[in-house]
Amino acid sequence: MKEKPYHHGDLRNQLIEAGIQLINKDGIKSFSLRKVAAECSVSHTAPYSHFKNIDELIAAMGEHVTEQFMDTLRSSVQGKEGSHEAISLLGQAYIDFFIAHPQYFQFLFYHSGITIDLDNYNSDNYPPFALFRTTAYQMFRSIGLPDEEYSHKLIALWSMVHGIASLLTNNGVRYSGNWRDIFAIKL
Amino acid sequence: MKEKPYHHGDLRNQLIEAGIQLINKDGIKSFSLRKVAAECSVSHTAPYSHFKNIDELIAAMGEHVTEQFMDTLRSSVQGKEGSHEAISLLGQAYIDFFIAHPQYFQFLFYHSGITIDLDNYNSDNYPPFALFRTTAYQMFRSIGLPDEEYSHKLIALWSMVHGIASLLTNNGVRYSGNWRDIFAIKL
DNA sequence: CTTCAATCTTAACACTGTAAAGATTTTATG
DNA sequence: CATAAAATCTTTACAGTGTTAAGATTGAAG
Repeated sequence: MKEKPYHHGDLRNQLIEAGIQLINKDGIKSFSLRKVAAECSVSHTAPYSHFKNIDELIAAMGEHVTEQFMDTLRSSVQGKEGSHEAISLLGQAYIDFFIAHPQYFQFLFYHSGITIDLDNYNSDNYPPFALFRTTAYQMFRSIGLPDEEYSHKLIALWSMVHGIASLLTNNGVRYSGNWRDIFAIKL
Repeated sequence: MKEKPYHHGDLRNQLIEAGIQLINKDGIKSFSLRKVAAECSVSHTAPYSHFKNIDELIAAMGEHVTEQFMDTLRSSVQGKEGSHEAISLLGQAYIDFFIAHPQYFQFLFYHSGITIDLDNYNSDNYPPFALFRTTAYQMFRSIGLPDEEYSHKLIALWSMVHGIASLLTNNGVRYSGNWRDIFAIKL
């Protein structure tokens, strides 16, 4: 019902696509509902038939980008699950994704909608972290790390990878070396 | 000349102060030049006598907050320079600062004005990183770390601390443990 | 065919940043 | 001191923003 409207084709999906394209071009700062509507050749209030407000559109765009992100992450460790280098490959893929799409970091984390509870293993709604965690745990087990060190090591690795992505895109950090060497020293 | 105007007292400084207060209250998203002007009981175009545009005001606010940030960081290692725990204290202070001011992370790194070149030791314009680097190097030297490992270890530590601050404030990560335990496992 | 709900447009409102022109006051100049 | 110049602030105006309300158009259901 929401998927196949009548008049314009399927405006909802087209708005999401055009919105993401606009993010990639100019970033979140100059994002505008009216620009997206114009890009779809539609009046500037038409989006309100599909989204309650601009935040809902951005949220839908975010889900779409996150899925794309997850596909990249999954394929980076495909066939190597449980191997020693899996977590290293995953970390590099995490960083590479944001290097390839410089606007996505600011965009994805612009809203604090994401919540990750590190104290509770079953309560995160951020899929990339869930994948990162399971991959890390497999590696910890394979190297015989004591269980009580799992949580500390996981957070250290995760914040380092996420921090590098933040520094490279949100901030203007430049580094010509290989990032994998950086977080590999901790494995 | 810019410091002591005639009419309103010193509007420039008052705009910066009111702006920072507004950031602390509502965050960067709902920040507005006109609100700041109104808070200073002045017409909404008066700021243009002191700042070329809204970005220049925000930049001035950012410098002010960064100075405040630096004071906190410096006092956290005062008298303990060169000690083994200095870098740990500094990292914790770095994180605590953004916990105490949840809006500052998004605010400080909203503009990509900051540039840090990890390949060139003398070309960063982000004072907190300079302090972090010298403190880390002192520690590396004191534990007899080989020189060629300095750069890797520095980046690993720095991105981890910065990443934790990002996760805690920009994103909705919750963790009841002690963060110092996390990045202490790497020293 | 008629009814109804979903979708889209037009019009309007409050808010935003910014530019232009003019008024006011401090500072500099003769 | 008087006058000119510069700095500061106000008023007015304009284009752009998100959002709401009312009405038009169209697809599907009865």
